[in-house]
Amino acid sequence: MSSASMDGSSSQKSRGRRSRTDAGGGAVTLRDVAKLAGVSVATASKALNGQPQVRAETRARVVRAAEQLSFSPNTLAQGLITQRSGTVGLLTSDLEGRFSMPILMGAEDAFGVDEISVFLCDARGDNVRERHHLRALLSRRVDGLIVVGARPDARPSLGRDLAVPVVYAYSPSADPRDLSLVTDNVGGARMAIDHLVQYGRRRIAHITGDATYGAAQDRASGAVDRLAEHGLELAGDQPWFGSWSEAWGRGATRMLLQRCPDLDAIFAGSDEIARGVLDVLHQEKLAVPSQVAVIGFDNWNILAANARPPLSTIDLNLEQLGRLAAQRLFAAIDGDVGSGVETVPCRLVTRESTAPLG
Amino acid sequence: MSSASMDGSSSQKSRGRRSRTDAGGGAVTLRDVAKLAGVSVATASKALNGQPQVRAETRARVVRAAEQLSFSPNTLAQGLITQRSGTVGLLTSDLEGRFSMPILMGAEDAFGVDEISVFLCDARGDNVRERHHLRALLSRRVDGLIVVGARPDARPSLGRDLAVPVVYAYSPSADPRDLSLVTDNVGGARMAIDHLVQYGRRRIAHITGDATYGAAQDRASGAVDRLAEHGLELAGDQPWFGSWSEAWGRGATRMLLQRCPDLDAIFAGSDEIARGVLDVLHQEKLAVPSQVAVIGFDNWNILAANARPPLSTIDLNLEQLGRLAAQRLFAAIDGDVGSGVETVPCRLVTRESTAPLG
DNA sequence: CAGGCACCGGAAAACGTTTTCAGGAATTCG
DNA sequence: CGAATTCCTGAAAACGTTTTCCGGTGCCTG
Repeated sequence: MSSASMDGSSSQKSRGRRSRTDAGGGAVTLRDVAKLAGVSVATASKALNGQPQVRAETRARVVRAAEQLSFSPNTLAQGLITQRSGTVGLLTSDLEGRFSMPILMGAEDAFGVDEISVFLCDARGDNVRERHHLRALLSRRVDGLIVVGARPDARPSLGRDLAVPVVYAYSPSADPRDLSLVTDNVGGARMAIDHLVQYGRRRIAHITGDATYGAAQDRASGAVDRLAEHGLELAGDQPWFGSWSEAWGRGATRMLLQRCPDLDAIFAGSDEIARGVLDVLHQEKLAVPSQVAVIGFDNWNILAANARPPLSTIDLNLEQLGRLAAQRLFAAIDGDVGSGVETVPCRLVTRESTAPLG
Repeated sequence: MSSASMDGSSSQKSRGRRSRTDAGGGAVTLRDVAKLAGVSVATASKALNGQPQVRAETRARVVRAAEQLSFSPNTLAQGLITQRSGTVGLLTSDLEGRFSMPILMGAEDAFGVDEISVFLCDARGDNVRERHHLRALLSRRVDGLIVVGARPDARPSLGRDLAVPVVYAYSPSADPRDLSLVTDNVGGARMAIDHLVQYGRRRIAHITGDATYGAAQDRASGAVDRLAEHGLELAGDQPWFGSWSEAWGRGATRMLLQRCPDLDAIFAGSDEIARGVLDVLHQEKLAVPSQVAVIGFDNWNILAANARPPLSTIDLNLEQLGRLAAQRLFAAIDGDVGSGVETVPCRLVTRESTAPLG
């Protein structure tokens, strides 16, 4: 071997040829494998890819050579000719990673590890950064894109002329011709209400976050509607909108206890708010759940599981959403592009902050 | 799932030539640009890459053609010949993304968006999954790797024969010849103590997490040592190890209040623990910070900023750690490989749970 | 024994770039 | 005016694969 080019002496970049038994996925190429196995590159390729037109004995020889050199095929070259990079881009605007991470994990599950790798790009809510990332990803010839928003409201479409399929997760695209996957906030709220009603609660209040969030509206209307179907009304007359914070949870609870001291359950629009609610209930010596039941939303584990008592809540099934996004993306890559908004159901997580009355 | 896929009629692979004004980073290649500009591929390449050997007028023509076709160079092909993929792998085992996300963001900052893209892989603490991801990343010819651990204790090295440089972040590698970047737990603890002492506190207790964590040990010993330098001792005689949970924070605080009712500050080993501490202090009607000051560790925003009162804490500077990791990786890629463990200083975040005594 | 067939392996083109090298035109100099 | 120099452009090789096609065996069949 080594013959090839002894130019190494001069060049400043000492990319010298590796020794024969090069460990690690170094610069060993299919040619090296072929040479060691005593076959041509073409045959080596076919042998390793399980093509039928190669004798078993030959194949074995090639495979042995490959692992002896710990050959690892150059995915870039493969992608160049197959026109598939085997990568997808996950474009998020979610600072905390609260939503992206579970979705990423779901997606990783759905794509096999050795099939697809994921580029993660955080646009940080900045539009120009998003365009930059988009350019970069397209330039890398990703096979598809998953766009994860920071909040469950519609976001501008990336556009319809994009050369690769796109799936929007969590934040739907404003363009209904795109395919979007979102959590079922209405359904989740109904679950929460059903749970409380089933436990004998009748005077249920709802404290939730910023009214400009679609999620807040959906959860509130889901709650109101479902209560109505049970022949009930919201304690405190209306949903209390505010902000997604513990502080608001505390403030709203104090106010609420003034207005209707006889309530027996509070449905909080998020786990953060629920923490604030719990805090004030303790302060006011109201026992949870025996006097007042509390249920949250999101199943943000660090908040919900560590609450006192541990918080019943509605899980968003984000990981499943990620898996689904990946599956839909796969389908789209294979030519089966969908459109519209698809909804992923929530899941009730029962802990100790809710219990049957009496 | 509408129309679209009904192309099945004819060829299954409809890779036809695009129309001239193809928008989106489609299949438009440098050849197309060259043709439109009336030059050769070679010249087009040089023109776009700012090579000096091309006339200004020609360059302009090429550039115009390129943007007219919205040409976007195929990074795979580029990587194939330059031997640089322009990608790095971020290999994490950190489920929640509590540590990975800030580090990822720091790394993204340090790499320019259009220079380097990041593959994010979550091994979920599973060793074989990690090997798989590693294989895949090497196969994709990443230019480097950042390995992010889930806890700040040494982890097994990926090995020294890896063909690409590796930087370990948060969890150091067990092999001292690797380069690792970690947070300064000892220094952070000293900061916390200094802060409390400066505010006139003298009877300071320390409640912290799992004793098997290096972080717990480091923070504890940092606290003890620094107190000693101030001529003080830990209230409650020793650091109280337990678990990284609110529940332990609550339990330990109750116990501590029994043993030394006169303490005037609690240094918690994490923000979670601090939340538990605050909870019990309220319950016992001890005013924070006037009677007892509380300081946490981690600056986990959702916990610290929303506490009542907002929690002073020690920030881990994870984003900076990520930036630094990226810089070190760059250096290593350029041949300047380092080794050993480098420490990133913490930062004191003052909120309302600490204040001068009296 | 000639022709057909199944089987196996190799040569070569292709993917989309970058880079080296050579050559033509225009300019300058002696 | 011829030669040397500078400037620009293009042809071709290279990167590491996959895939198509073709040719050479050896074997069976007529």
